[in-house]
Amino acid sequence: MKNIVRKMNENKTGHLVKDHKRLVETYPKVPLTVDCVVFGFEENELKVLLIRSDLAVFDGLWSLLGDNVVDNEELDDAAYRILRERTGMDDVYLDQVRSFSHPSRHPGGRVITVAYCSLINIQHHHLKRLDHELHWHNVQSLTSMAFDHFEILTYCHKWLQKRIQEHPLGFNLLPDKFSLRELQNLYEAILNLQLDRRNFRKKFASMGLLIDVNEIETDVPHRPGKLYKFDFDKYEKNKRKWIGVDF
Amino acid sequence: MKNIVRKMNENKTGHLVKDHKRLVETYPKVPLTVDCVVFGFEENELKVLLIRSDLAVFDGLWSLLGDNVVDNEELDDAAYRILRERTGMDDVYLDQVRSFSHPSRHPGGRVITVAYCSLINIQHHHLKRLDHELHWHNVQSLTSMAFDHFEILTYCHKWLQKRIQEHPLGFNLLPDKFSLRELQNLYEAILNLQLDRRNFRKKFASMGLLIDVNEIETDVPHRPGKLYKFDFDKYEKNKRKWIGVDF
DNA sequence: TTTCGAATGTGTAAAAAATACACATTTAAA
DNA sequence: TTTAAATGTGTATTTTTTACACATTCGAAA
Repeated sequence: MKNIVRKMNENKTGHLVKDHKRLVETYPKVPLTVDCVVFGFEENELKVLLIRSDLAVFDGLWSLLGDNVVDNEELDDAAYRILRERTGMDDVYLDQVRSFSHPSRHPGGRVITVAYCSLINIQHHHLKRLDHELHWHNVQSLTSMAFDHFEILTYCHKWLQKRIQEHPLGFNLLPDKFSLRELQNLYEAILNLQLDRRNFRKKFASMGLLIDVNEIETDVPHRPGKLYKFDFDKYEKNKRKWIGVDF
Repeated sequence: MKNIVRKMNENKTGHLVKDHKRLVETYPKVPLTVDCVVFGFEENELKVLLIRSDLAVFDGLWSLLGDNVVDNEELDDAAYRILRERTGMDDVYLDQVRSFSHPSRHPGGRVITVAYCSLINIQHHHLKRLDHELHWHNVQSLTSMAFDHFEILTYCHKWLQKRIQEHPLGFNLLPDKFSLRELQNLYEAILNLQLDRRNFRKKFASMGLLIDVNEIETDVPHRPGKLYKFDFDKYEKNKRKWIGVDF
């Protein structure tokens, strides 16, 4: 089998392979999964949606939402399928982050996984079953997880920290209408640092992507802030202006 | 098979799976490959190392350096193995970029691939066989390739354009000793734009990562420039200062 | 040996972006 | 009516980025 593979690439003979279907049948195959790091934002904390592991070796530990990639399924589709199954929705922000392939990352044998990062608005999402088995966890307070999922989570968190400074992704985590304070709390939670309020507001105001909805917060025990919504349309149209290369 | 997978994740019964080896054996498997986008720099042009496709359907087209991922092999190791086989070296810059999984990306059936980006110093690398079948191509002048490799190359090129503005990766593409003009030519070739000479030099001088080797260019038909080498040690030690998070 | 062509090496001014920082205003609650 | 707490706002400073020109050095050609 390996010889055929080598022949394909080295092409020592100069012959062209005509039966490429046959060739692919000889390829070694590996189990492949997709794991979704689903971030949410609630009570001024960055949360991640986890499911309790049902492997005995990981008794009590939590794991990311994952599943096998099935025949002829694109990785993105597998990730959307997982989200749909777990949260009931798939019209959410989703991006591939990277693959993890350490041979012993799964105790049952070699399983390669592709990590995805998803951002969802917790308020919007009526999770199918949010219970003892499926739960939102504070990202900061997690210390260990099943498989290599803590490593994956840490990686995706750093990835997100970098990403939200280049793209206005944060809005995916907020309700439709939000105050600037909520927006700042979100950024502070993700980046795990304090930001200057005036400079933060100035920055977002200058982007011109906030629509003043002429409403104010209710049920706050102090002066209520104005509410805005994010101009997704304008953002889509002018992406390149703000982000440079769409990447 | 799918039911078992589902059971694992949904854990309806509350039972913990003890035989995780057995469980993984039930996972669907897919053919998985690694493709390396090997960049080089020569004659002031960004080059990519390609091999002639030996599939009849791609007669005449070129493809990236790729191979199957074999049993228990990490993706990084597979990529290094490919580099070693093709270039005779594996102590080079290498980074995973992303996976490509369109079901029809390979005419022989569904094959998922993980793309890697590698940067090598063409002068250093005495390629095993650089001939009609294995060749350096000017990136700008390529328009089509076998499989989805043109898409992968384009993606990796953009990835590199972004990456070299955040990390001093360019040095991996240059000889040990280089002039500032060569360095600038490299950046201009990768970014495909013109840079201001004084600002460019100022920027790199201020990084403090260039060691003046007290030599000058030879064989240039004009005033020769000073030669420098890159301080890899200092860079490794102070990564965080320059890059922030090591990501 | 002189001259010419071509690229090197260098600094400053202007503009833009990021940062630091304080006070009057509004609302709910006491 | 007073108090507590958070909102809303502008300017000065620093840092970073950008634009821009001329004297110098060397090789090549006359």
